[in-house]
Amino acid sequence: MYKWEEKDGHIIIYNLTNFDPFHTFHCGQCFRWNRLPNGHWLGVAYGLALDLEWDGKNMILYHTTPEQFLHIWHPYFDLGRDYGDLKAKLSQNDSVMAEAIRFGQGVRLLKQDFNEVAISFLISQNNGIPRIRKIIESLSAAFGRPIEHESGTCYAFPDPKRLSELTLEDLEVIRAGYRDKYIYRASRQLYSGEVNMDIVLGPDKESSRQEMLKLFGVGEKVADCILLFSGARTDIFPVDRWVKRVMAELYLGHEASYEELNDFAQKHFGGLAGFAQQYLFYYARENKIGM
DNA sequence: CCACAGGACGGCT
DNA sequence: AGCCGTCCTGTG
Repeated sequence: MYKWEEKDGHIIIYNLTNFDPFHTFHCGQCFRWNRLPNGHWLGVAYGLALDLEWDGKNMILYHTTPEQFLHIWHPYFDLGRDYGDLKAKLSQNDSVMAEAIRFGQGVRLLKQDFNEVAISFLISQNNGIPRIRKIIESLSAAFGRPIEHESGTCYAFPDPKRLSELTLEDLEVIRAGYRDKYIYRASRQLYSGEVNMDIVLGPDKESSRQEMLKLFGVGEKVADCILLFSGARTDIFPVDRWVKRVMAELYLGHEASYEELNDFAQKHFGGLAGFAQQYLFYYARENKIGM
């Protein structure tokens, strides 16, 4: 599908299609990528900091080894998936989706760390993106492992053990508001293994969701975000205000409940519902659909 | 000063 | 099962 090589300590992926970091980092799935003054992107994931350059055709991952690329970044950027095929299937007999895909052609579904996604989306509730990013950054800076990088010190997202040791008092510095109690309890639940990952990753969607709902502070919407953005499932359709609006305006013609939208998505998009959600979110938010 | 933001909890009916 | 007041904090 594409060729890659290691060169001077960097990894270069040539002629990568169906990718654009701006699209991928702005479709609501991640919070820890920033644009650098030189146009590169700096992100933190899986305890690593990554300097990424995109020239519209090739992707350069600076200071990365082939091992790291194959074990972490290849799955992270979902490079093994045929997005051309997936787009064709979603676009068939659906002019709305075809347009959304044309607009966000570079969206990819990132495979992110389960615990990080769980805590991050728990924080996201009733909050805007800038504040979500701020809180996650504070949490990492205060309790995560420092990662030295030429553009400054980055901080890894704290691991489950570290999170489970934090007191409510410790958490005050991140200014999460009432969500600190959710972080406190959910972290302990995650570290203790209360969430059965065999069920989460199992074949039955409803069982996966029920398993996520065990976490204190996690409701229907956040449960779906965690399942989709950790790569546990792709047949999930999280509905936030943007998706709600774009569905009402371009598909249904009326405001619909979470359940109705999920039923529609399952029938209409099937196992690709998660990708459909990402294209629709990006399309709706960038074009301010419904505002 | 008030409304509301990429929701969820807990108590009520 | 469904409704609704309440929850921290920042921004407009």
